[in-house]
Amino acid sequence: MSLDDRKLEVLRAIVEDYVETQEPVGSKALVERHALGVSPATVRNDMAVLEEEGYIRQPHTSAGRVPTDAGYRLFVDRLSKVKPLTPAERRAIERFLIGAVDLDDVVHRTVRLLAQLTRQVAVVQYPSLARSSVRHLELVPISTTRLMLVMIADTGRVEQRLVELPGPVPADDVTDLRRRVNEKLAGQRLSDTPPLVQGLVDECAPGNRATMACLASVLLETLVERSEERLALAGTANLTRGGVLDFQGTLRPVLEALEEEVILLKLIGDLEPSKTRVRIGDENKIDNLRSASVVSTGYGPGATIVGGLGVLGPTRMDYPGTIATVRAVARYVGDLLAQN
Amino acid sequence: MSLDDRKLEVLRAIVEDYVETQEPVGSKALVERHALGVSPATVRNDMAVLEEEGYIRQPHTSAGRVPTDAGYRLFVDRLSKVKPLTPAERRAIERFLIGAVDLDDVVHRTVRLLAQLTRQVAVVQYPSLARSSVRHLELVPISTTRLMLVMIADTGRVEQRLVELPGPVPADDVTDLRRRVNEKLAGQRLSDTPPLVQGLVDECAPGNRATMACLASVLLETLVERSEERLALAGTANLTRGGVLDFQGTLRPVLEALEEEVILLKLIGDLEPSKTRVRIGDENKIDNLRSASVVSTGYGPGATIVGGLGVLGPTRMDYPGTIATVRAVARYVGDLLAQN
DNA sequence: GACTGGCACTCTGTCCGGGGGAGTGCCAAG
DNA sequence: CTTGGCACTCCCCCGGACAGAGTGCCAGTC
Repeated sequence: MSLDDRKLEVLRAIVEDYVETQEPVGSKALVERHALGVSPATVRNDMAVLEEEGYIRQPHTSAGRVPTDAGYRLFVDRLSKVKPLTPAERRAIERFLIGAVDLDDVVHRTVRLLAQLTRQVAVVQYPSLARSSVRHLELVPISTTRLMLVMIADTGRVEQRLVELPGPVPADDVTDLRRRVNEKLAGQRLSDTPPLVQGLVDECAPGNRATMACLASVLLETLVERSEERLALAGTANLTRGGVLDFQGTLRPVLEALEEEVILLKLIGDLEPSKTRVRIGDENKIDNLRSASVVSTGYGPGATIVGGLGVLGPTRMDYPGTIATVRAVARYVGDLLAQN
Repeated sequence: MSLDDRKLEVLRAIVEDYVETQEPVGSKALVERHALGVSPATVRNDMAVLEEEGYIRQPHTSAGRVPTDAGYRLFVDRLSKVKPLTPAERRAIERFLIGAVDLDDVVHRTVRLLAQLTRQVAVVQYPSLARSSVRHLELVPISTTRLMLVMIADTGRVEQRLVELPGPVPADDVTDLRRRVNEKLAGQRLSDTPPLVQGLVDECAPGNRATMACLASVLLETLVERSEERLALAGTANLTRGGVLDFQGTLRPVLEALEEEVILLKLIGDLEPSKTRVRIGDENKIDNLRSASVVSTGYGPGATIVGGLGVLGPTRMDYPGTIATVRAVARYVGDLLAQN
């Protein structure tokens, strides 16, 4: 059975009212607030159908209706228009992001901004190493048998590792190593480096072969294998808005999920270009987050995508507004990265 | 009026029982559990005195007693012995910290470990720049008019800043700048650098004077003025243990406070050597944290201190155990840093 | 003088039953 | 297909009663 326009309109009205009031909405209140042009009785019939189809449900007999996950999904896909941001919000974004001094600063400002604008929990992934290129590799002697390896990526990320050398290496050799490593790797995408690193060892003068091998193994580990993703999180206090009503009584499972980087990455890390993804309730496939929704998108300079960002809130959230804000922030951050 | 030994013993028993059961403790239950050698009636008299003195209070008439902040304070100062860690805990600490690949990794592992062992919220401050020395400064050309400045500190911290140059600078000049900057600053404590940086500009060849001035201003900003402290946080989900009972009903204010880096720094950043500090309830001087206690201490290689760490939980916490754990973790982290 | 047993009192938490209210489902009529 | 009417269901709130826990006080004992 398909739903005619009025039933969809009723569903939209239910979602909008419920998001606003946080209370099950009944037929009478609905016609009063929305000028649907029909009587409560008619709306009741429509509601019965919507419930039959699984878009809304009653917490108990003789209560109003509440949208189900499927109801929100339909609302997001077909019934909502993206709200344009207010000029004030645009200004807020610009002001907030101007003046960031380095990548850490950009990420932290972004995540706080996002949390503040959406009044939800915000997550920002640092630019992924897997999607970055090597800008420069630096070797800093710490002692005669120890080097610090610093990799600077074009996305602004900087990774450091301590390298234990098999034996003392004179300063000149370090200079040589530095030159060779940079000649070979600078400008390369990190994902392309492993064979090049191997080449470095093969081409190396026998005297420094052992040192280079050592360096190479750390390089590989840093660049590829252990290319750990980093995250910033903000706005957890926003989970307490709406009292104990959202998240069925306890924040526990939600807070626990937010502590797991792996989970967060799964939530915001799909990174389809210029797509904003909305996951509602069970769609997250994570038990702890059954009553949470996630709005996420990728960001990056220009059209490329280097990382993800998003927000998490109760399924009962203002989707149009949140989607608009997440998109706008992602675009601004992308522009900011493009400048560097 | 001074308190005799038995009254102190009663106070200790009240604190211990309340921490364990989370319920106001009455005179009858107390004598049953603690073999005080006197009758409930006697204990009641002692309790009346303790209440008079402000160490315990009644939530309402005809309820049991609950320790006040002052009661916990007395308990911590005079009535509790530090609990030695179990061998299992020691092993857990070692296993957890072994294999950290860089400073970020050390800090993150530490904060998670601390949260897990104490079952509270854990905070770890990155080694403070103000207490670090410059190990190496690196200048990486990004374009002809842009440099990336990377500072590596002896504590393992790495800071990066983009420097916009007044005009194009050839590669040889960059090499020269790099050498001069390192000769002057490497090995210096960050707090001692400002006059040296000024000297750098004065001594510079006129041709590169403008470039150096530019670099100098970024250096100063990075090294001193904006020497931002960084933090890691974990275990917020632990706030929900004990249900809604701790934190008088809402986590809101606590979560809000935890979002403010400034507040967190104030909480864990006192850094007296080898002292573990306990702040109970109002002693935090932060309204949002009236019902929270903080146990914190400094850490660093050897006897020096480079940063703070600690945990935050309900005033009703296991002080002896928490203090022991915080101390032990700080010591292990210090040892780990000393190795690098 | 300190401790103890006994007793009356107070207050909380909980359970129970009833009334008001909101909202529904159904039906018959337009 | 829509509408007004009506009976029904279920939640929420309120007040009262009750059991339980714990106290404060007092008089008696060592």
